[in-house]
Amino acid sequence: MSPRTKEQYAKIREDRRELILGTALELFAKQGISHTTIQQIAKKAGISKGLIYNYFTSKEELLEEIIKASVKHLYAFFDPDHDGILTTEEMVYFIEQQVRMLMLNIDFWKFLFMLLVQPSAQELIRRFQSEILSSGMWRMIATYFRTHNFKDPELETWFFLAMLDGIYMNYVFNPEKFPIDRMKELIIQRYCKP
Amino acid sequence: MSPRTKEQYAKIREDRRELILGTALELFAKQGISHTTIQQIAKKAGISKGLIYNYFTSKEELLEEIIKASVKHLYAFFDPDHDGILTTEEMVYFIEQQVRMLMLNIDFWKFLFMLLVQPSAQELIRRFQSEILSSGMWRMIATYFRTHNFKDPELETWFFLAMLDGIYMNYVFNPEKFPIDRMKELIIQRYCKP
Amino acid sequence: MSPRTKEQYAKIREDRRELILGTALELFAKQGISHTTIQQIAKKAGISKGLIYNYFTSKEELLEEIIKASVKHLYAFFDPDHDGILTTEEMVYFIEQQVRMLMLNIDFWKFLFMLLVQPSAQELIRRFQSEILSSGMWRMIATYFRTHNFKDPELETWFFLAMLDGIYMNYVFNPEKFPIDRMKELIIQRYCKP
Amino acid sequence: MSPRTKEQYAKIREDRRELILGTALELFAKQGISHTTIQQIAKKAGISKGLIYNYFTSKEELLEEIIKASVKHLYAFFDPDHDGILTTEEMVYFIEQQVRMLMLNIDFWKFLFMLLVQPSAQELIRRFQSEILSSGMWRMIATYFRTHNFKDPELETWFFLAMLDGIYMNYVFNPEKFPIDRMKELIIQRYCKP
DNA sequence: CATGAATGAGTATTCATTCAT
DNA sequence: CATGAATGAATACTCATTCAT
Repeated sequence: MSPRTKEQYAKIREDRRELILGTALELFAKQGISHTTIQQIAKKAGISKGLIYNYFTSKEELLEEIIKASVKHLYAFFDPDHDGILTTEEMVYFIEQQVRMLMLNIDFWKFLFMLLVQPSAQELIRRFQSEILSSGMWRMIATYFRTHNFKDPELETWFFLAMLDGIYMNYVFNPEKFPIDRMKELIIQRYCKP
Repeated sequence: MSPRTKEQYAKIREDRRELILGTALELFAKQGISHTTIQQIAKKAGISKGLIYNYFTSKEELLEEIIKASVKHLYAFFDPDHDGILTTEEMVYFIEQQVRMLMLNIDFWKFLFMLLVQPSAQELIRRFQSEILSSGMWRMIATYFRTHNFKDPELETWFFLAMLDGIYMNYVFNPEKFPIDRMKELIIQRYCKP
Repeated sequence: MSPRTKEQYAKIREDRRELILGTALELFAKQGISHTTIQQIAKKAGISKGLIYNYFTSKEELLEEIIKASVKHLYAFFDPDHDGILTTEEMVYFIEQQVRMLMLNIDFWKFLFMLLVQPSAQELIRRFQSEILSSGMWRMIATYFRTHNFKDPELETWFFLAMLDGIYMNYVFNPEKFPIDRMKELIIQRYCKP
Repeated sequence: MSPRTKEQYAKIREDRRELILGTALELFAKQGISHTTIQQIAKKAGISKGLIYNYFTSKEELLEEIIKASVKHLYAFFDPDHDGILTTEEMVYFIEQQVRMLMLNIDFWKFLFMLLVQPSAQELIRRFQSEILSSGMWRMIATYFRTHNFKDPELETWFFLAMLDGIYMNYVFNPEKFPIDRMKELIIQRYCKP
């Protein structure tokens, strides 16, 4: 008879929020952002249309929140606890970790590529891009190449990251055919055992 | 003011068709496919909405025709007239040519990436992908690697093409910052002057 | 912490009821009736949405109850305790009282004008209008004019009340500029000191 | 077979525009602004929902255009071609004209009162109010009272206009009972034959 | 051939109201 | 008594497509 406690409500809200974000990500990745309707998200999540608006003010905001969550997710992928300087072993681990996460999060990566290509989200992307990727990851890789005597470390970093993008993209949009495991070995071979 | 000949009419039709295709490609690349309306295409092309339906039965068909034209275009990029076997010099030329065409056709490449990511166009893509890329280009590159004694030519081909994708993508969506010219030199260095 | 008595409960209910009615009136006046949501009323009153439905079965009923309370309020404004016949002095007092109440209850009057204009509330209005205005006030004023030898007392009454409406309206929707005090003097001058 | 001429299209557009504006005004006046749906306007006008958006970008804009047209309309009511100075005769004519237009345009006036009361339109109102009413009409009336030796011409103007508002309002919302004709005579008597 | 007015199915969004706790 | 999550009907608005001229 008495109302739920604040904690119970908070739990419900958090759970629902996660559910909606997850369902939306999945459908966005599978069908494209503008081809996914709020209705579909609601149906797939087993809730009503209206409820989504109880958690997000608009489809736009829902998208932004997915991006935010994605960036967080992405951030958690690399440089968890060390100083930003990669040893050779750590580089190996980094690459293996990247590929592992790639394989586990195909939807997520599909979504990220989609976003990159979505002109309407370009601005958002750019914001996060410079904030996250450019700073942490970029610097880390560049330092690795510098300390490992690559000829032009900065250019090598551009190359390395672009190459990774290409491989991710090929895998994500052609997962059955693309030889991701052998590719991983090739990359490790080439960058960690010169 | 004599009535036009059949040939003149055909020419007019063909010109209009090209105009519509080109305008649509441009807008698709700039704004995304589903964010571009028939209205906008018509306005930018300086014609009426109705006329577009005189040339294409639907937006869907318009899209398909752009894809077909794009594939043709893509096809024209490489190996125009030789036997499908690349010498080292030809590989250099190939790479330079690719980059040149990339820089001249940013809209076109943006559109291609968009398409790749657009789930609704996925099957179209797949059809052309296996038809074109797999056959001509793939084989040509693979042969190059085989004849130049790369360790695992097939894997190297996957790598090479994925890497190119990544570089194209990075350039197309970040053309001011991405060092495309130095990147070209790096690739030539690495693949043609081992 | 002994359980509350029935009277205490009744008091609480009555207070809550007043709170809701007052808050709703305020918001209705400020934002318009259909632009005010139950949510907003609840928030401003510091209670939950659901609770409002514990006191009123619908927004519609809430509105009706506000109208009823308003009419009561309106009723209390004039002729508190005398016989319905106005002396000149009482007329002065009546006018002064009216203006005083107007200035103290801008929200209330705004709401009344809103209601008058709201077609959905029209029938409610009409009911109360004939019930209240027509009877008590109308007759009182008409009698005043008759006993003070105005030429056409009935027409004068219509005029007088319409004029008051106009002045109220102008003041309520333009309170900074409208010279309500001087207007009051003018009216008194004109109707009580001929 | 050939398309319509520019003029034909312009005519169609103008006609449709008028039709939509008129229908909307009528329904707004009858049902209230927020209780009138685009659907209803379309149905009553005998056209489709979508067409309305071919002429107005939003319900909001439709409302604004009605207001603009209304203000124009209102403007045309008084002082068409003279110098802004009213003789007694002209004042009589002005009052008669006002009442005549009032009776012919009940919907229009209902709509104006609605607007006055609609908080969301307040800003728009204020803009036009100072622009039109304050300038032309206000000055004209004030001058009349000054030149006819009324004691406090400015206050008298406020009074006169507020009184007119009240009378209009009473007539518009109670047209069967309110004695508008006799009221007109009373006003003329009082202000033109002192 | 060409035009743009017109349609209507589809989508995002709002909000009164219900109900489990 | 009280809470706020949940529902769904209602509504504004978009846009591919049709068609009379």
